[in-house]
Amino acid sequence: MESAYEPGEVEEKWYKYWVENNLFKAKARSDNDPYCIVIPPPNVTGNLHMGHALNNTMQDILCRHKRMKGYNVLWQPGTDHAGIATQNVVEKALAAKGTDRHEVGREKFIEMVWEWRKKYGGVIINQLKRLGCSCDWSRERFTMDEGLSKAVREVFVRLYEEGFIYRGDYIINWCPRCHTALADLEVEHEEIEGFLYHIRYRFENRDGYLIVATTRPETLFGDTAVAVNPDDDRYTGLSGAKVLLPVINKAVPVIYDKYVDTKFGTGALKITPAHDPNDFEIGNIHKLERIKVIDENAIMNELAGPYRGMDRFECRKKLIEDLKETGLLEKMEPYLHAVGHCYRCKTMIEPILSKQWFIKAGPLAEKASQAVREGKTRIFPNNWEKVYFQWMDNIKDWCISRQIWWGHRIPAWYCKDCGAINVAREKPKTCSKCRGCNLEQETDVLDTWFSSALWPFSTLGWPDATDELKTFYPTSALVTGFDILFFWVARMMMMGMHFMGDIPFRDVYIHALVRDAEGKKMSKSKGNVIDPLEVIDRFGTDSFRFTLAALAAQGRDIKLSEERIIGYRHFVNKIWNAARFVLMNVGDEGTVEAEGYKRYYTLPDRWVLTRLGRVSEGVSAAIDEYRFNDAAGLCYQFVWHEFCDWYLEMAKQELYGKDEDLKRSSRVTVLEVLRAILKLLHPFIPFVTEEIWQKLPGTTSSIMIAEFPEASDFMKDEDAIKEMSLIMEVITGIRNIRGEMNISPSRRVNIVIDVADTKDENILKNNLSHIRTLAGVDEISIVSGAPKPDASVSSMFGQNQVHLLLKGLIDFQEEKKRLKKAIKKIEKDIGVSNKKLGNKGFLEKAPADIVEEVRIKVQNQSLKLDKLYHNLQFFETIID
RNA sequence: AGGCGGGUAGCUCAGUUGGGAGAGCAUCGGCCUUACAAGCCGAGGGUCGCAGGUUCAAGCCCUGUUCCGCCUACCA
Repeated sequence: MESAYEPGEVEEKWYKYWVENNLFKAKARSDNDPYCIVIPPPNVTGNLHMGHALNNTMQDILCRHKRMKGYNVLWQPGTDHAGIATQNVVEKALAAKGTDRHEVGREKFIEMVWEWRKKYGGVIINQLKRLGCSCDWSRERFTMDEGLSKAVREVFVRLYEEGFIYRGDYIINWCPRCHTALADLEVEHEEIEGFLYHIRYRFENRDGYLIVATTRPETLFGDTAVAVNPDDDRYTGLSGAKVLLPVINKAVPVIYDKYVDTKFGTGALKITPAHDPNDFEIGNIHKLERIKVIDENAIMNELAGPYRGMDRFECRKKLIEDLKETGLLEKMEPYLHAVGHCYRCKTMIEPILSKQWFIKAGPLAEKASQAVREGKTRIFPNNWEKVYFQWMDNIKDWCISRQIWWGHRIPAWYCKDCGAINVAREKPKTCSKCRGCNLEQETDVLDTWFSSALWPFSTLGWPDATDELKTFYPTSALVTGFDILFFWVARMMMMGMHFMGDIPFRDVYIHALVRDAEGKKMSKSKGNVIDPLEVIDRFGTDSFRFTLAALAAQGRDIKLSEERIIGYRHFVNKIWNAARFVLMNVGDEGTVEAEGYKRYYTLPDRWVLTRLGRVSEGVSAAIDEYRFNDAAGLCYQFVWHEFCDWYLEMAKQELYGKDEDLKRSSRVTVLEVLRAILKLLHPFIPFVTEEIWQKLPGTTSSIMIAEFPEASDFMKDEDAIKEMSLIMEVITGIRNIRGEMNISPSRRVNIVIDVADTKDENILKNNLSHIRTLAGVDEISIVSGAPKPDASVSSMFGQNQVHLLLKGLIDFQEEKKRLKKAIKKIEKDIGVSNKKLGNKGFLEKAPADIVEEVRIKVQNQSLKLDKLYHNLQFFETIID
């Protein structure tokens, strides 16, 4: 083995091995308990970013862990057709060739998108493989697959027949660049510095004018009323009055409506039902005409008079100039307000009147909400449940039609003869109303999220009754980012409850965002993006994955930096070297029992095995509760600071020793522990663990299918924990003194141990050689109650004392300083405790065991203090 | 406007039902001790955002306050 771990080839080799040996494959039927995660399908257009890396690392940890625990695991992979995003990509390619989709035609265009998908759609899948993801690739799905499309049509038809889907004219969010309607969720609000324009609307048949305040003067051509509050003293007696719209001088009525806020602006509100959602509502109440003045390209139409053909912003600018000239602009004040932008292309949204398809979401949300309230689905961390409820309880209807070409075309056919709408799973031959044959399919496609809402059951074969559905639905866990809690999780809950009659997943784990080292969101424009693939190339997948896991504290964003990754690469390398050491020392050893040798358990053996049991338990518990950082931290601490720092160092005694029986036994234990460590770590760092695993004697198959360590696999010896800590304490005590006294590590010292009782004495006597080796000690004598030796420096451990004989080696002044420091600390401690014990309230109200604990502590501390004072006095007399 | 999350060591963060504040990294000192200098041994470092309150006891519970971040919302 090399002295440093090199990830490159190793990763490729083992990934191939796992796939070739079908280790990722799930069984449609099995006696083993099922465990299933559906991947949040990445966009086909996507490239692996940090969010994906974190998200999928977590899923892989869960899946590998459960697989090793014996579950029949299905990690269902696939990609999303990402309507708008994908269409944009192909349109861009067309634009580069000087043409566009309209020139190409719908059919040909869709063909081109499929071709693009075939060519580039696999990119992100391959990137997931580099991350080590153990998805069952034989089951990969795509939202535009025939099967999933069938599910989409089935759902649409049923929702329509049940009255959940309707079509109608409403104000929707229109993206003039993407040329499509968007759902409310797909609009991002951004604070913009604009103006509040105060504009004079002259009265038609009398003098004077009303002043309206608006941020969007260009819509005034579509005004069909001006509303004021009936309680507003300024505007009494205007019933039946009309005002003239500026420039075009069209007369519109003044109406009274309580909706108008008297304190805002001038208290007079222009009403544009075709371009504002609130105005639309008011317009409905007052039966106002809806006049569109901005077209689908955000260009002013013929109703905008002289501004016809201008872009909406250009029109605003020109109009304001003109109003200034004609004296109709009262004033304009700077005004900060939230303006909607398209979440795909960031273009400013135009609220526009349009005929679209909607889902009545209320009743569906109710069931979805209930499922979480009843605890059928649990959301981790559970504060997200509140967010979920808040959304679900205030849900609005969902606009599902999109005016693009790439997507699931709505299965509705309009009869050109009678105008009837025919909604059907397949194209009907005749109109259901008039029997005519002149049918034309709806040109709109469905919102991409419509099909992803079905993902947990459509990927398992629904609407057919498959074994997969029976085995894996409801799925076990969903791992995702909070940014798509509403977009995706909420909608899967709604669809799952409605169509499967059951929750889509038992647990939802919501993870945080990966940010840069300063805590800033990574973005291309800021240039602070860390590319996961670059990280993998430079540091290896394992280091990267372990970093993500170690930093993934629930509810907190991850601040990722190269430094951290390097730190965990050191850890991977540490494991590598520990394994190297073990392999150098165990040879081809099998098991002792098989060869008829006796197994011995030294104190370090008993200790490390007991600790291993506890750690194994802790790791599984942490993974089950999605505390990835705790799980990683436990492994890190145990492997590095217990196994490497203490256990291996102590095991060298047997491994390097001459006693063949002890040596063989020790080899077995060392191997046993190493194997368990590799298994514990495998879900986090799959590649290096497999690489080492395959080098271990006796390995016959992949670590992927080895059994995950459990507490019951190892001895539970509480005495070993206590005994070992005594030994560790004395060694640390000696090292401490050496460090503070600046005694070179190569310089051996002699010590005297003053023991308090025979129990400790026996433990020490049995482990003298460890003290010698690990603390750099030569001669040891054990006494009881003897005076402190000359020229010695002392340290306490438990009730015992160790004296280092340092004649001619130490600086007395230094030692006095050290002692005084120790005394100060212990006196402070005793002070606090005594204050408690002197407090009547504490003695009376605190639990008895707590009080007793403090009493014992004071006793022990006082004893130590005495000894420290004694030692200090000793030095003072020597110096004097 | 409402809601949520967070302020703990220089940095990043743990801190499970209230019972003497921890880790990793960084810093400093000493070591090439035959797995590992991507290493080993040791050390320093905190008024737990601020102010009150409850309690025998508060990083933890309550109230107020301030700063940062995020989400939701139709105030033109």
